[in-house]
Parts: sequence; C-alpha cells; structure tokens
Amino acid sequence: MFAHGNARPANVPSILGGLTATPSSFAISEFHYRRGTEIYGEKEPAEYVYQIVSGAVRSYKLLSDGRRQIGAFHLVGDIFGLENAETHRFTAEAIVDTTVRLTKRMSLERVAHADSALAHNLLVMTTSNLQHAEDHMLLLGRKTALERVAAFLLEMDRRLTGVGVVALPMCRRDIADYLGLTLETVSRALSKLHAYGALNFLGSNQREIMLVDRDQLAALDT
Amino acid sequence: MFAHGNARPANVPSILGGLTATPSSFAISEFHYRRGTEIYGEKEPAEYVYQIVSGAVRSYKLLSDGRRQIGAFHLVGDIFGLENAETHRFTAEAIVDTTVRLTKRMSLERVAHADSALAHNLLVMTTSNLQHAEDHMLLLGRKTALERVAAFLLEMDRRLTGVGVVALPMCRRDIADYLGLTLETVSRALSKLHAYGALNFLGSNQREIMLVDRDQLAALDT
DNA sequence: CGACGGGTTGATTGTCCTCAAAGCCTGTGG
DNA sequence: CCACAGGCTTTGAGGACAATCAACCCGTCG
Repeated sequence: MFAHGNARPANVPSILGGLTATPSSFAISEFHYRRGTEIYGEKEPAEYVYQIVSGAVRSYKLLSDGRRQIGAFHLVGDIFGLENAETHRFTAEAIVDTTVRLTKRMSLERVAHADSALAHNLLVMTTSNLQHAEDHMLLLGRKTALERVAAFLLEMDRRLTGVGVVALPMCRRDIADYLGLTLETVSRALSKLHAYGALNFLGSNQREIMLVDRDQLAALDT
Repeated sequence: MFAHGNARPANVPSILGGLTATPSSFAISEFHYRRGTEIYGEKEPAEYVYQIVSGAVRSYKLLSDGRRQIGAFHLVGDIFGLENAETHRFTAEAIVDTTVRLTKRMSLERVAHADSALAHNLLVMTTSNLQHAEDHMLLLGRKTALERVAAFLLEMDRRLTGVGVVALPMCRRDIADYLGLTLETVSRALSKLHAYGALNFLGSNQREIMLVDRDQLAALDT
C-alpha cells in the first residue's frame, strides 16, 4: 500500500482513557481515516479527543491565500485534538492511512473539578505542546534551512524510535510546511546532508533515512 | 527618563494572588528592575511567578551564536515566569524600567491537588500562551516581512489599549527578534506602511505610532 | 502503456540580510 | 552652556539564501 514505517504494533499507552469520564459512561472507539482525509477543521467545535493507534497526522493552519503552516506532526501514541476551548485551533488530516482511538471530550470545567489527577494530566500535556511550540518558534524565526532540516530529522529520530532508520510518513511538502520552507529547499538540504555523509537514503521513495552521523546533525541543530 | 507609554495606573487584576498558597503563608512583594536587566535566565530553576505592574518584559531564547528569538512581550497586567516544570524555558529581561509583583511559586503538584479552581486557572493561562505561540508559528513560518510588522502593530494595539496611539516600549531590534527579521527590515516595513498612509509617527523617537488605517493593516495581516 | 504523484536538480529571481553612512535625541562632562 | 559620545533609527548599496519556475526521473496504479 504505502510505505510508512510507523505501523508500530500498538503498545500504545492508555493515557486517553484517563481523559474520558468514568469508563462506563463513555465508550472509546476506534476509527480509521484514509490518507489525506480531514479529521477535523480549524474553528470546528471540539467534540472528541484522539490518540493515534497507527499512522500519522498533521495539524496545520492556513492563510487565506493557501500558505500553510504545520504546527505539529502526531505519531503513534500521540494525543491530539485536545482543546480546552470550544473549538479546534488547527485542521488535522491523516498523512497516511491512520487508525485513531477517540473519545468524547468532557468540558474543561467538568474535568478540572471532577478529578485533580486528570486535571494535572491535562496541564502536563498542554505544557508539553507549549514547549514544542516555543522551540519551534526559535527554529522558524532564527534557524537556516540546513539547521531546520537537521533539527527535524533529529526530532523524528527521537519520536519514531526506529532502529537507526527514520521512516518518514510525510512527503517533502509536509516537511517544508512544518519547517517554514519550500519542498525544493528541503530536498536540497537533505541532498546536502547526504553529500556531507550525515545520512543515507534507503527506501525507493527516499522516505527512509538512516542517520549516519547524529553528531554532525546535532552540531547543525546548534 | 524614558518614553514608554505603558505606565498605566495599576488597575491590575489580582490574578496573581490566586496562584500563591493561602495568602497568609506567602507574601506578595513588589520588585523593580531597571531597563535591560535580567529577571531570570533560561534553565534557571523557576522559583517565582511575576505580574507586571508597570513597564514591559521580553522573553527569549538564544542560539549558541547569539541569534535571538523573542517568544513573547509581557505588558502591564501580564503574568509570566509561570512554568510548571522546574526550570524556566526562556530568559526574561526588563525592556524598560519595570515593576513586578512576584510570589513564590508552588510546585505544580501541590497546586493541582490543593485547589481545582486554581488548577483550572493555570490551565487557562497555559492554553492562552500556547495559542499565542501557535499563531506566532504561522507568522514566523509563512508571513512576509510586511505582514509580520502589520500583525505586530495590531497585536500591540490590542494589548496596549492606547487611545489610538501605540506607544511601543521596545526598540526595533526587539521587534525584529520577535518577528524573525532584522531591525533594518522592520524599519523599512514601518516606513512603507507610513508611505501607504496606514500609520503616522508621533514621538521624537519613532516609538509612538498612530494607526491611521487599521483596515489596511488587517488586510495585510491576512 | 500512460498518467500521476513524489522527488531531485538546475537556472533565475526576489526578498530579506549585511554592511555602511548619516541624522536625531539624550545624557554627560568640561 | 556647549561639545561630544553613544544609542536608536532610517536609508542606501550590494550580496546571499531561499523561493520560484522548470525540466526530468522514478515508481505506482489505473
């Protein structure tokens, strides 16, 4: 079908369960999205919380003329769509065929009052998202193309937990829109890193990347 | 002394009080920082939470070679330094002479368990920071210089609540490091907006800006 | 097979950065 | 009181990095 390496057998932590009301009152169900399909849109009411069982998702904002900024990629095990406002602030789309577990979102107020441990979890996750966004602002505002791509590879390496090989689920355009670049610039940066001996391409479609010299990448990440 | 227009009489909401332990156990004190002085550094342990009584503060990250990304400006009434990790993720500096109220931070765990309304407040503030960062990622990743400056002026207009005049407390370099530009580019963009008739300069130091045509600015903000 | 999506690479353009100079204001010290 | 230094801003000239436009290759799928 489609070579996206993160069909990791679902030893997915069951964090999501903690975000529902008592397990008896709301069921957790699985849902499947085909690649390219929208899961929810920006400004739509936030009704569910999602956790990825397999696949990958992109969250993005659009400008009126179509320019796109991807704020985050969600990979296996990640929770997304967790707003505490009434509406989503991003559009979420399946990058590849994706299975999610979803559960009806409780209103923030009820969550916070119902269970303090749960409220704590909510805060930890929000803070984690905030931290990622803060780091990404530095990348988008001040790093060069090569530095951005190196940082991206290291992030994916860390999060995909591959055995030395990063199997990217997303295309060059997605990477570009995540890094504030164009797809050509991303491609050129990858070629340059290949020429430097920092990485090797494995798959036929250039999405499987072996990080040969992590130190060199880390040095570029500054 | 120094013309920074936000010496707004402190009808500062007392949100900060809610973040302390019981009012009896921890005192809230005021503190003064001279312009340019550091309030706390990145990676330092987070011991206090701050609220601005008068003045303004910049929060930034640095790359090893000195490139700087300002993540946020904090204005009168704003709370900052509120980490729930053990350490600060930004360096905070007074932009102008600044008075803050500060209070000893409670550990996140204790806050969350002690008072659910308080935990809720904490989450709301963190989410508000997250939302700002998300919007700023779009700006940094995908907007042109002119669009960034227009967006910046509208943000400051909204937050400084001036009577038609935005009295910026920060210099061009700070604006540039907030918008991912150079100070020259910021200056040129402002000159262009002036030529377009979107704004007028008032003060001798070019920091007081009257927004003449907000619609034009909003159109640029896309 | 041929169309299509995805990726790479080349040539050229353009936006923004860099380097530089000048003006203005403020504050300081003779 | 005035001269001068330093910080901040603007503006210009030139250059660089990334964007744009375009061609081509490859693998997949109808």
